[in-house]
Amino acid sequence: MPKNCNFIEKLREVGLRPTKQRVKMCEVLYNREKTFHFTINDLVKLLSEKMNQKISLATVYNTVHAFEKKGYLKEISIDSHKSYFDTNTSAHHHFFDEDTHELIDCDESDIDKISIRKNITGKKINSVEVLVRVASDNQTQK
Amino acid sequence: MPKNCNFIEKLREVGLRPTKQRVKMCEVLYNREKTFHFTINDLVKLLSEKMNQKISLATVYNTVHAFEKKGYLKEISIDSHKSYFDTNTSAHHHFFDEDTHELIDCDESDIDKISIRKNITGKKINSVEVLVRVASDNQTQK
DNA sequence: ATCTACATTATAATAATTCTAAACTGTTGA
DNA sequence: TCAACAGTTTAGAATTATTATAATGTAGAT
Repeated sequence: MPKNCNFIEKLREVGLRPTKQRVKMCEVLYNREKTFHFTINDLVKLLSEKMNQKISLATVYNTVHAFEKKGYLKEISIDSHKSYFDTNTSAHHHFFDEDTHELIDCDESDIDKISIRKNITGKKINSVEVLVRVASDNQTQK
Repeated sequence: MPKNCNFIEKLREVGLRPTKQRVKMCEVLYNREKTFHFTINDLVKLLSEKMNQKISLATVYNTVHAFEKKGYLKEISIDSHKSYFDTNTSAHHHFFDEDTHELIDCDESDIDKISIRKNITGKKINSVEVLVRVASDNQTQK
């Protein structure tokens, strides 16, 4: 989604009612140069601290999930006890920095296309995701 | 870990005190032909239903994490609100059946080795995991 | 302006996991 | 052998992330 675009229109296009809260959330999520990776907690913090918006936690959850269902956001599974979301909804892979718990997009050119030679019979492949876990080079690992 | 081996010895080798509970859990986890994928919930159910062992939930958590730290188990991140564990601790990839929520090992030969061309500077790669999400071919997805 | 379906909200409920503090048990060494 | 201690287990409370509920609010059509 480009910068400073009309979020009201964008929301309408995918069939979501453009409420104040949703528009505000769009601004936080999509008015940025790079794709944004976040947890619900991050987002609530950003909304309240930087934007001075106190949107109910339930609304943040609802809205994030509504965005996800409509393809505005992608959920990434890394940590078993927190959900990460990504404003880059295209198929791509990630680095996960275990020191900072930060998610970083892989450049498309950094990893070859993964070919699955044998699939489970009767099933179709929904997605193929690579997660590269990294950590500081000079400290004892786990 | 081979079948019917002496779990008491095995536990001692990695520096874990071989308590009744730990030995029992080893039997459930490792006395099987194939590698075993499970959630804490699965394991508690197995212990109580099949083995007639009522081990405290806290102990199951503690023990699973102790095993993980010692390299007896590997944690797999798939679902943001449940932890999966794998008795196969070697580097390997997985299919995740979104219909049944079942984890299935990928054969080593089914996926090429993933080469990461550019890593984050100053970080070392801890692991590279591929997750292939599959679902029934003939039903509406999600 | 009014209506209605969808949204938002505060709060309660649930689920997974971790903490706590007391009781228990392998292991070590006298 | 057995006392002593550190590591374990336990039930239950606490915590954290998330979802449900039910009352109130609001966008968009009429």
